Amino acid sequence: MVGRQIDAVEVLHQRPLRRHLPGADDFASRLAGQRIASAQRRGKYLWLPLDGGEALVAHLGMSGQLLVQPPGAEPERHLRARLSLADVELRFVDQRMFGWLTVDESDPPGLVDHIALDPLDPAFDADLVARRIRRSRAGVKRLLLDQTVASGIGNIYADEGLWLAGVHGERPGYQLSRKVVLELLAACAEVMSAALAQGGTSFDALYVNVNGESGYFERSLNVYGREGEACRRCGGPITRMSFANRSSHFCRRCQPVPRSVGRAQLAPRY
DNA sequence: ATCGCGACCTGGTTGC
DNA sequence: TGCAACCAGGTCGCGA
Repeated sequence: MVGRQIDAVEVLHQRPLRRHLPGADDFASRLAGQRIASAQRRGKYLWLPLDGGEALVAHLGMSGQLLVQPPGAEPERHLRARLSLADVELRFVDQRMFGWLTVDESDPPGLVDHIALDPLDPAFDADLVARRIRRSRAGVKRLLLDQTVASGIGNIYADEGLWLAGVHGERPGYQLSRKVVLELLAACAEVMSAALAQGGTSFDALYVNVNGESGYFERSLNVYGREGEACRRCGGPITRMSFANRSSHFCRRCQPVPRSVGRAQLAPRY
């Protein structure tokens, strides 16, 4: 996309533009005629800085896709918006519409101010993140999913990182040693690198890259989606449980459930 | 200030 | 076969 000019913008559904408060027409008119200067990402936020100084910002939510298609290609079932560039179309496709698009005033967009660096970023400060985790009484999985703590980690990679490090996701942050937290962050980075090398995790056609291609990391998952199957480290059964409105998968033997969970906790001392 | 829950959506799968 | 319930990879805002 970089270097190409946006000739026309078509918005096919209003909902993905809910974060663009001035509305779809404003969205389209701001983009038309602008050239895409680069492509950026922080955590799960994506943006394309424009030569006018603004930026097209996107978040894919759960089911969103950005696809690069030839202009004449058949419209996807859940096509929500399309940008026409010289010889291609950039399409936003989203079944569940938890994803969104907007044009932000600046680059980096103010919308990503609260998003922390991700574990693969060269500037990622593991010591800083470890301190933040160890100051919290929240369960460590919740903290891994908190994009203001570290970004890019979602439900799958949190479960995989926790398994790799042998840590249960309900262990409160303040109960973990600095060493264990650093091992956990390194484990998450390792999982993310391995997933990236295989094109990500694709359970179905919803999870594809800009060329519509699926990744193969599902084959390498150790706990996620493996309820009742054998732990690849100890042979014990993988447990699935509901946690904060979503599933957590872990090995009870390799990742012991903290005894104190569910009981009254003493406030942490610093 | 921090924490945990429900809301926001559509559609595919499962089980009665 | 039909229908309801459940499930899904993410935030975000609210009340406690």
